[in-house]
Amino acid sequence: MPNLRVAEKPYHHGNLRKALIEAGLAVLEEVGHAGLTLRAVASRAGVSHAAPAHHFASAKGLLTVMATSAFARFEAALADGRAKTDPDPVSQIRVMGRVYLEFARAHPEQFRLMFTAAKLDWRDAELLAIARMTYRHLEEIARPAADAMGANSATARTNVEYLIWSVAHGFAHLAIEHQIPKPGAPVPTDVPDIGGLLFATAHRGQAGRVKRTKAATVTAGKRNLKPRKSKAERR
Amino acid sequence: MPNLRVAEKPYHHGNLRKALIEAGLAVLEEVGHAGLTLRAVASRAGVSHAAPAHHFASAKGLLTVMATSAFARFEAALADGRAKTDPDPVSQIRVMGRVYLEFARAHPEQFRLMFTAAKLDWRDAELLAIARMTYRHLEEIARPAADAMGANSATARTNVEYLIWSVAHGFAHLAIEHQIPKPGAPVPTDVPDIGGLLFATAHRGQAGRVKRTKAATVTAGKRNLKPRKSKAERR
DNA sequence: CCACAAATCTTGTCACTGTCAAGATATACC
DNA sequence: GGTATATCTTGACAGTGACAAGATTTGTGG
Repeated sequence: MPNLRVAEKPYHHGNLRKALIEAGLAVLEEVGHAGLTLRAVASRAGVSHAAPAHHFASAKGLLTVMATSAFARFEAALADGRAKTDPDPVSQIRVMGRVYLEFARAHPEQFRLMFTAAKLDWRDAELLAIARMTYRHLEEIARPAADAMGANSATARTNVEYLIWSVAHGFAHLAIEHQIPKPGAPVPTDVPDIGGLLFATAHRGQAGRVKRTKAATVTAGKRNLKPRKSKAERR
Repeated sequence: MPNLRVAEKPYHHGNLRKALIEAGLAVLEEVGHAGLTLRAVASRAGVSHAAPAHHFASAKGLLTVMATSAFARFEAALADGRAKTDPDPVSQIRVMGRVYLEFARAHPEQFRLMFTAAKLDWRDAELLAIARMTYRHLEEIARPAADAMGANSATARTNVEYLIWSVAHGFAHLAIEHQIPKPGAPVPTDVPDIGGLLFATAHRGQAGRVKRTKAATVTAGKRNLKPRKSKAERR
């Protein structure tokens, strides 16, 4: 007799994969990284402890999809914030800092997951795609500053991107790891205004002396993949 | 018969606490965070799996001391680098960036441990002391830049400290988590030159418009402590 | 319409983890 | 020199991710 009523725990969940991702994010938000176990996620989704193995090759597989989901929300917040902000270059840099800090403070566990390479499979196409999409915002935001400073080459522009990114990321990371504020200081509400600083320098007609880098090649990663047996074949 | 020969595994280790710290750092360097278990550390130190409990209340206790040790080496590297560098403000800011990035790349696991609040007991006096000592370098390094920009108040000076710290920390963190370099770009050798940028702006006679913050109060922590029973009483 | 293959989920098990309890051994102090 | 105390070991426990094998449902070809 096939199950027609959904409320009576059918043997097959329906869309367990999606449910596990949502359960994982919920567990992460509620009990934090330490309590995020495959068994807790399975339990929350109402399935047995081994069920996740049929949808994710390993814990890393689930974490990778969760991080992809987190990146998607971050990118959406960034796009939304930019759209609602004056297109002025300095304002755009500021809003990126604000969105970065707000996201990190609102979802510190997701933020840590997004930037913990060892827990994720960075060969994953979807994760790479959303990360690339997010970086494109940075490229757009940094471009006017780079131009104003006379940063013509791709390398010089990349350096401006790294600078703006480092300020926002470093400040947000130090904030959620309780390094900022320093003892006795008030809790800051905004990321340092690197945009104002860049354009203050640029208006002086100063050439692009933001940074100096030196060659070397890019590296690649290597991680596990594929679920169990000949069964489901995603991550 | 008391043991006089050291080589024959005496029942009492002699200085197990120190040995466990060194073993812990060695395991961390060799097999990484995932392989850093109390049992692996105990095994490496040549003692049973429960021996560490007599010197550290929990795994967090050992990690806290390991992080303290890591901070001490970082502070030493920073002090050494500064001493060997031109006292010029811009040079001092640059050397801090270089030391920061070099330490993070040479000891990424220790770097992550130092900045993972949830794994450490930040009420620990020794950890707080060495962190404070390290921060003092930042205060000294940032002071000339703050002065040059007309940052008179304590808050304004702190903002300059945060800016310089954020650039170094953010860049180093993004680098060890494989976010920098972006795909296809060369591996950078230096942190963005925020010092040059700060003084380029300052020379223009620009007032301190580095950042804007807004009040709020500081928060505190709460963690476990004390080893087992009435035995050893450290961490 | 129905057998059979594939997909989905469960139960059971394994080695490993941190922590605790209790006992064994060496040291120190009176 | 004997006894309290510090130090370390053995043993056990619940909880973990992963694997194996079986149960249930779905889907598809004949």
